[in-house]
Amino acid sequence: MVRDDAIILALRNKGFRVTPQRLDISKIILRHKNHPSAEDIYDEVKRIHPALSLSTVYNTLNILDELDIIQELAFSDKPSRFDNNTEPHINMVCKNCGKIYDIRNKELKDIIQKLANRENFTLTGQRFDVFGICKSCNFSLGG
Amino acid sequence: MVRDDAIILALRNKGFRVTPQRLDISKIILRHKNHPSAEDIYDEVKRIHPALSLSTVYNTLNILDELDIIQELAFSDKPSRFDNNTEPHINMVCKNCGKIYDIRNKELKDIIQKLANRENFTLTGQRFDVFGICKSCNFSLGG
DNA sequence: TTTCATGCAAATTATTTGCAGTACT
DNA sequence: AGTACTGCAAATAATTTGCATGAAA
Repeated sequence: MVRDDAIILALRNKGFRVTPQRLDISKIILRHKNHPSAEDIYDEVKRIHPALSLSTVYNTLNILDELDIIQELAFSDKPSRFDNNTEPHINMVCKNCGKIYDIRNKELKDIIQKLANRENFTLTGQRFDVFGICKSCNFSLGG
Repeated sequence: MVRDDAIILALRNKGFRVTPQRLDISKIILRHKNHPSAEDIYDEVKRIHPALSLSTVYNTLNILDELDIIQELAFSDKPSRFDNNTEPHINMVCKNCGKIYDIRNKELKDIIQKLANRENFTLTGQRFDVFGICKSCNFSLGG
């Protein structure tokens, strides 16, 4: 679990002010398990800050993305989702219910590192998506 | 190299008419090596069809995407790029020059297949991006 | 001849920006 | 006090849509 201190320090460290809105947005995205959209975050933080605007959410998510604290996942057919896992991992994306969940995979990190070395490619990040139908949708759709 | 026949058949097969614009857009994306944007395609096909409209390009690219002949790669910070490689592979995305190139990797396919089986996840597609600085940018930036 | 595709312009969606007021340090 | 942040509304960028005309089956 990410501590509030860590969030505050990370923001301060880069010269960003730690406002209540920013802190709550950060806390919610960093502790979220479901790869929410900006609107999802907005709806949740609005319960704490009723005057919150969507642009503040986007602003904060962009800052966290710049600081490599989260990663924005853009899709061709739906709004971006935000992932608080910046380690190399696999996003399992259900085309039916829209759920996204993470899978850790240790082989992956090695494959990527070797590849980068071989290609003289300086790694800065990665994104691995697997699309399909998740277990629970398979169950309810299949019978 | 994709044959024109194959493109024509794929479109006809799903009830899409094969117009000259559609055929030329398809030929160009399918033979492209550089993961072009919609605008890139537009500029190229416009040399053949000066009256071509951008919406026809988008329309055609969307059809090809639906037919799983190409894949749209959406990004958070730039327009979508279109990939004519629908096999599991890795996109090397240079953050400096914007170039995207493919890497085939046989291990990857196995990892994904095992993962899907284990998770009761029905695979329909995948996308693997590696971000960083490519060899030639490293060269010109580095010294 | 009927249906579908094209091209234009307008619409839409997601996201960003400008500005005036407010809050943080 | 001074600068940066917020929230609103308007702007933007990419992509999609509606409709009249023209082309494919």
